[in-house]
Amino acid sequence: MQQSNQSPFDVRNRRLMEAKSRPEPSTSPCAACNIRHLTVCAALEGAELQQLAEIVQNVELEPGQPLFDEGERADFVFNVTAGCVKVYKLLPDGRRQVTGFLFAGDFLGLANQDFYAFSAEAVSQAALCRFQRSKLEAAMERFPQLEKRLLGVASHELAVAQEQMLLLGRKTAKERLASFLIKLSESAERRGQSKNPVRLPMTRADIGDYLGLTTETVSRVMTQLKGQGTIALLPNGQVELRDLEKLEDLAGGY
Amino acid sequence: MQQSNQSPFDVRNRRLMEAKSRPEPSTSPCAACNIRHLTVCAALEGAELQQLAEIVQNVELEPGQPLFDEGERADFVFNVTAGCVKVYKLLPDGRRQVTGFLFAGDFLGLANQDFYAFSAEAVSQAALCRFQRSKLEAAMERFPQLEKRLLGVASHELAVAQEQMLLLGRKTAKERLASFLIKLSESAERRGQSKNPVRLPMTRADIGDYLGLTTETVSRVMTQLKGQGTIALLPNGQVELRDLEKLEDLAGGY
DNA sequence: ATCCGGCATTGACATATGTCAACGGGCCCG
DNA sequence: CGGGCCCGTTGACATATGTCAATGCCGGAT
Repeated sequence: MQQSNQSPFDVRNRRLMEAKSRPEPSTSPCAACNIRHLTVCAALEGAELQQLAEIVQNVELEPGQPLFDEGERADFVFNVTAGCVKVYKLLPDGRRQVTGFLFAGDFLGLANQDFYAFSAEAVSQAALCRFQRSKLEAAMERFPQLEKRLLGVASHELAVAQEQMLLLGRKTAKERLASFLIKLSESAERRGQSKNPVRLPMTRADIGDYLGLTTETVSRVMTQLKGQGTIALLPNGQVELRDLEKLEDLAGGY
Repeated sequence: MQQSNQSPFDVRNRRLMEAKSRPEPSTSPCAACNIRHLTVCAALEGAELQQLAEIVQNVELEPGQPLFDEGERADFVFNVTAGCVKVYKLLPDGRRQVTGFLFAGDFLGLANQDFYAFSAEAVSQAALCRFQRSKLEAAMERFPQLEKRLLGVASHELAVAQEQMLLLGRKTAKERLASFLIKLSESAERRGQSKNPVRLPMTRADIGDYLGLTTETVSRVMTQLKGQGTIALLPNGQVELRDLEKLEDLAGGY
């Protein structure tokens, strides 16, 4: 049901293995980037892209591998180019709140403080572009378009976060699941992936931690939705949205 | 217990009365603004402030008076200069999630879409500086510092929002109240107001809608905290934090 | 001073969701 | 081919919080 390429090392040994990273070949890979239109890099072109390519590094992660932890020095920012990454915060006793799932095109690492305010970890195999914050800030000086675009990204994330607060504070478990499935489906479509049987690369526990529920409740609501014919559970973590109208109704107009 | 200056008109007649607004006198009021250091305007000085002053208008609100509603054209952005404003989202059936309380110095109205993603309404008597979005954007072109500052504001708000998601998704009612009281107290201190008996200008219903609880639960937890000597409820909506350590403990290290 | 209305508090009860525990299935590894 | 592990599902039960309703309090208006 989950992704089958489990990483070969115990994910608890978080710091044993460094994320692979290597400089990009200098033939402006950014210009060739086929998801650039989805990202903040869409703000640039031509020679600017060349300059960007010079400060970017590629990072690849296995499922479960951490990218950084809350409280670390925020020296880098990232762009997800493939796969799925989750960001989350922890309480001292281990309770977890996943604040977002990121996919190809999503920007990661905005922080005005010196330290990350959350942790990030790969859900599936994932690839990211990594920029040294200081260099990106220098690039922003040269290319105001880049800064403008980042402000747009931040504003958008803020709106998304408010939506999620509404979900967490006021929606029932069923409504949360419905909202989640719809948003995931729309997000997949934007990236050119299958919108209707939609794939859930994350575990029930991840979904629960994202929706403020337990894995048991997620599971129960899924079977409930299945029982009433609203969705169907397919192999490989795929979910068919059989009654989209019903789902949208449940989601509460969002 | 609540603020005593109830506005003389029925707040349901939301659109009957326009918010008072008038141009500022041209003697650069921004230069004289005594809370500028708290705001995004701190990014500017001298002649720049003069230019800013030329595009600003003053808005004053009575308690309960709306500033704008979700879905309206987002033609303006604001800076709160006095009082308290709440921003919130509604579900079709009326369930409400307050996504923030804003005080003097707080910026309001970031939106990359053309429409506000939330509603805003005065909690207490409040005053705000209003900027036409188009003019502010023009000003950002001239003063990159302004844009940089806005990006900082947005990043900070994002971190705050993630914190709130953790609260809404994973904290108990008691922990939520504790977190709320501490954050409010710290916020008051930053504005130079009383940090320890801290004043709550908003109703229990507002607090509940902010914390994802009902007013009854807020009330019950308050008396519970009072019963164990952690806080004391004073007249006029003031709350004394008698055992800050205990509160911080409850809040979960945040 | 009195009345009124909104807000806060409290109580009794309902319920959605969490907790604890068992079980099953798929997949990898030996 | 078998064992173990992770993940998902399901069940029985516990409980935090919500719901509904009554009462009380305070401030402002008459």
